[in-house]
Amino acid sequence: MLRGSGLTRMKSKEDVVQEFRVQSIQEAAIRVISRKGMASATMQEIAEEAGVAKGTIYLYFRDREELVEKTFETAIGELHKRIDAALESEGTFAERLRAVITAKVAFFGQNREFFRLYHSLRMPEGSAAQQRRQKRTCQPQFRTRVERLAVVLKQAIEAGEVRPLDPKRLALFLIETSTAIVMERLSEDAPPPESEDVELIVTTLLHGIAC
Amino acid sequence: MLRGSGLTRMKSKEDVVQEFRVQSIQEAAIRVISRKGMASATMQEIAEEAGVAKGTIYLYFRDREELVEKTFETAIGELHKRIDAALESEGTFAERLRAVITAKVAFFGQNREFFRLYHSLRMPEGSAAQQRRQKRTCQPQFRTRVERLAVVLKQAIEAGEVRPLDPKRLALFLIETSTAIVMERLSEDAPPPESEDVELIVTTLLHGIAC
DNA sequence: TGATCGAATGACCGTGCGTTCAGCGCGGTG
DNA sequence: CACCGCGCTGAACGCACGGTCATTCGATCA
Repeated sequence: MLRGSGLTRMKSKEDVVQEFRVQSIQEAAIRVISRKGMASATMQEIAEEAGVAKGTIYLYFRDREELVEKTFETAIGELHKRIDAALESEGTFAERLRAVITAKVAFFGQNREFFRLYHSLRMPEGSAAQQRRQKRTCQPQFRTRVERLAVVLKQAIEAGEVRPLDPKRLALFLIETSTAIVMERLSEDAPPPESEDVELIVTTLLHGIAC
Repeated sequence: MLRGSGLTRMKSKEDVVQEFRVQSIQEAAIRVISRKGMASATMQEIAEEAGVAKGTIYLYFRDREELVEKTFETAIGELHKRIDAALESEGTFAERLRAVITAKVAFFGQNREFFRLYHSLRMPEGSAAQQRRQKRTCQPQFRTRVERLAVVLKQAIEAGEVRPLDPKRLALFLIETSTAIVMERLSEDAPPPESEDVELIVTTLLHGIAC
């Protein structure tokens, strides 16, 4: 993501400033979007939140669309890193599934307001062209995750740990199911402890798919 | 929903015209919102779609917000009627669960474009006040549905058909899970046959919660 | 220290929206 | 037939937004 240290070219002062600005603006954007929602977050308010003038944003992002896109990419990337880590941890399939779901519940819990917008990301509104554009940026990460889980599931099926079902569809099912509960938690004023919901999800799903 | 026939007061001509207008405008709103998304659906286009002038809409709805709210209320109401019907049908718990999920998958499939916005309903964006307002209109219907399912689940638990878990949370889990898959289907270009997904959901869930 | 530069600014512009309201035409009435 | 009332119209309005660019001014360098 950072510029290559490949050949000499140490990070100049300008680069540092530039990186700092980009980051501040993105962080401001996340805060404002969390407060106001995607559609009502204005460039003016994001600028104020970042402590710069509106025009300054346009020095670092082509237009509003690019700012929003890049910002979400950054934020979602972190979630996916954690899920991947959990998915590739040691242990039986059951243990790994529990790790993934625990990670997911925890991460969403830490970024409540922001992730209330998760679905508007995955199911964008707006013109057809806009939809396709947004889909291109979000879907690949998501699909990758589904496919990794599918691989793990296939192994588990071959090992006799899981009933023989279509691994890809099953992976989707598991991910969507946990996402749904996690989203529901975000809209509850006082959700039950994370561990309780994790337990409900994990045990139900394991019973549901186990041999 | 219609005015009471309680005491005489037959439907006057004006009432008929009024109802017709309200309905046309709402139907137009659904079509335009389906095409353009919630934020990009303009009053102008809704008016054109309904075959009336923009000003006419304001004779029947206070403002844009009221139009959107009432429209969604109408549309979601239909879905809930069908789910209730399935929930109260005859048969074992397993049969009723299958009926509910079949109904849900089918109904979403019939209104694909519109229900892509389902989540922006349940998790509204915009100012905090707007969020609370929208929540008040949508949540009750939803909560009612969860509670009805919880009752059925409780019976099934007492009958020994289902493992002893918190019925309310379990109801939420089942509903959210099926919603998630249904939503996923909406974003797929070529989803598998409805029956396949229904089968996956039903069997997995039943295995997951059965004694 | 004065010259130079370019990052940052914010007043400004065009656009497109929701909302209004003065007036139009048409069906009913005397 | 002349009149009236009312549902409907759509041009016009005000506003808030995204995006621009002439101007400012602190850092840098000879």
